[in-house]
Amino acid sequence: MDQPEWDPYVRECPTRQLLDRIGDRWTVLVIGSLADGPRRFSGISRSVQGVSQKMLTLTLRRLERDGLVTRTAYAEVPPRVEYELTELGRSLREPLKALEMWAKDNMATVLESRTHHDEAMTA
Amino acid sequence: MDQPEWDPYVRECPTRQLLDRIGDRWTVLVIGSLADGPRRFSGISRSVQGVSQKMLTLTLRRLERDGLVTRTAYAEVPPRVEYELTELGRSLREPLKALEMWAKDNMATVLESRTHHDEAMTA
DNA sequence: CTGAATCCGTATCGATACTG
DNA sequence: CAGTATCGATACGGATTCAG
Repeated sequence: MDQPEWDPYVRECPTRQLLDRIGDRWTVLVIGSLADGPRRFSGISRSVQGVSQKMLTLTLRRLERDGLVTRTAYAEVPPRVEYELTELGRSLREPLKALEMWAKDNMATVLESRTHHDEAMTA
Repeated sequence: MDQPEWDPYVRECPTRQLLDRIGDRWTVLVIGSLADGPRRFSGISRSVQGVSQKMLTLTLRRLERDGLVTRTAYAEVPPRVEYELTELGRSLREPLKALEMWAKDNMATVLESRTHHDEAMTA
């Protein structure tokens, strides 16, 4: 149980990489897309609008490497590949969902703040 | 109260920008650094190890524009500037803290997963 | 369908030097 | 102390093309 004392406030702490990963443009959305169960590549692609094949592949590979997602390829024609959250991946759902909720709940306020701020600058 | 139906899964939804902002390298740490109360520029700088002046300034400006942080400059010599979370900013503390906790709790597992994955690749 | 590989513009970020 | 300004590397990410 004894874990090293990870501290993202320290320079080269690996947790920073982890925060970075979580924070990239697509990770949050992809994990959200897998939240309700396994999904195929094309399904995720449709769900996360605007993601390119390249970035989706890359994101999934990283998630796989980090043990958050499993990849299962079925030997069929045409190919079918399913991605699924691991237990670890599922444990990330809740904090990420909270973030998504916060973004939704406060988007209007933030937008308003930006407008005011920009007007004050111009004036 | 009726808010538009923000949906980060849709292409040009502003919530994506918000998630991007939250997800950048420094935002999470800076907000964490301000979680316990107001702090000066240099204080934040020391707390968030490795952040450059440029990036700290940029991050604070963005947070200010988004209404998450207030900036108060005192007309003294030498100058003193304090940053403080707004109510909105404070509402972000909890979800971000959860994320930070997750990163700490699972860093070891992720590191292990990476090692296994990379070994499997080499083999 | 599920990718891998390539090209390439751009945004990001760090380092450095300078200012009030 | 608290910034601003500038330069340069490089990582990110989009579009396109090709393949199993």
